[in-house]
Amino acid sequence: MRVAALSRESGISVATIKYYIREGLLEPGTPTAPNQAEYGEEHLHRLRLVRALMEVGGLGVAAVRAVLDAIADPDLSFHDLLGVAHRALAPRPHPGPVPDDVVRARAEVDAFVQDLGWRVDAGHPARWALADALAALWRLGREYPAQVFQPYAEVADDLAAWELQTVPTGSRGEAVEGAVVGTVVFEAALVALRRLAQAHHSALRFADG
Amino acid sequence: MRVAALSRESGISVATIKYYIREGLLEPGTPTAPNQAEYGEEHLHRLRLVRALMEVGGLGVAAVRAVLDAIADPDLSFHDLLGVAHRALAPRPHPGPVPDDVVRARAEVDAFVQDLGWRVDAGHPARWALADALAALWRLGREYPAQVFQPYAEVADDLAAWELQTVPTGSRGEAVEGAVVGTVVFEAALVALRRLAQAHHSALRFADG
DNA sequence: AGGAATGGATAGTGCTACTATCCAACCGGC
DNA sequence: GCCGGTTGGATAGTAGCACTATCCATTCCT
Repeated sequence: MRVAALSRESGISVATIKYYIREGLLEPGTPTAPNQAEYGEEHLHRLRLVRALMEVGGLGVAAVRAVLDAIADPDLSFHDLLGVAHRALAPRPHPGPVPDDVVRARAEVDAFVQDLGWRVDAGHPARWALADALAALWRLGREYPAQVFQPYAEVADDLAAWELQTVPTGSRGEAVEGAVVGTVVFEAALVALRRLAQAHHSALRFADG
Repeated sequence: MRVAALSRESGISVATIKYYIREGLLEPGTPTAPNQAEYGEEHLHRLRLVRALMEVGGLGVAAVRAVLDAIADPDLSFHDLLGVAHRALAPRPHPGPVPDDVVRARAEVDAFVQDLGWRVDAGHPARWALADALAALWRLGREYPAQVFQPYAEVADDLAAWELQTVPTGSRGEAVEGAVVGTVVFEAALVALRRLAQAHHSALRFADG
């Protein structure tokens, strides 16, 4: 398979494929001549993985590269890999000092996570994301404690327990890709389902009829 | 309060405040002279709402404007407003025809939603988001039926039922803003909590110790 | 033989969220 | 009432990102 075929199969333009190769998201094909190279199924699969991470997961090129590098690194444990995926999904923090209320929110979130009995790295980006959400609520005049998140924490706990049971199957490569894909695309699915469920319950309560 | 004070209180540069006014995200201050205007608490609050939608919810300027317009529109029902928020949160679809597998995924998702007994608009953007997630799984060689989402649908249903019970309190303006804020920031919180719970359960299973 | 395709390099595009500059009116301390 | 700093309003410029277009010397394929 050469670029034209790869492009046709994947639905991605040749120019973009070249760009991904330049950016290190896709291996160059195996060269057969100074200006010819051959691509295989693995290139097609990789391309689909890249697009899934970008389109479904909303990752940027740099974040995709970080995830792919982590998948390729045989020294990383499953747990480490999940951390990389979580870091890639988190928006990059703004520069400058952390505002005061966010500092307080982080402390509250840390205490909340500890109360839940969860064992999570101190610097995990999702802690900060949760603190940002809490601080946003405060700024809008909703003076909630971190315990507002309790119901969400419970379902998240159930979900994650179930997910972690079912993930690791097959070879390392497969399991590791499965973990990333699971994290990213089932997150998108969960969010979509919450919105659908909200629409449903809102229709039950408020729509005419 | 004049711009400098508004800027200080909100932490947003004067230039950006002007930009938001130009873009219709913020009302101009009440003019006291040809080139002087006065801002109040409501401007500060609005600014914080805008930032929350952008930073926590990841909305762009156009999406924020759509949400704010919907909040301001007294003719929109609570249900309609939720729809606007959901549409604002959805990424805008790429141009061009819908790929074949996505068409099939949408059909599967529609059937799945119907089986759940959920009453949701046929064109709800979250249906498409869920179909995109399903199609992404297929493309990566995971030939799941839409029923893989069942566990997620159940927790989403529980969560949404509880959320819709607790949302509408206070005046229309408050309730309506609360609905939007709830949708957007608790979504971010849910996602963060799922990641934390995953990290926790992954640590339990795979980390040393 | 010769038109199309290729890899590799480099430059340009479109979009978004700002950011900078300018200007003529103002404000407020002296 | 003077003058440095601020304001609203207009216009133009910037940075980052994900591509996209062009060029060129080979190579493919019929």
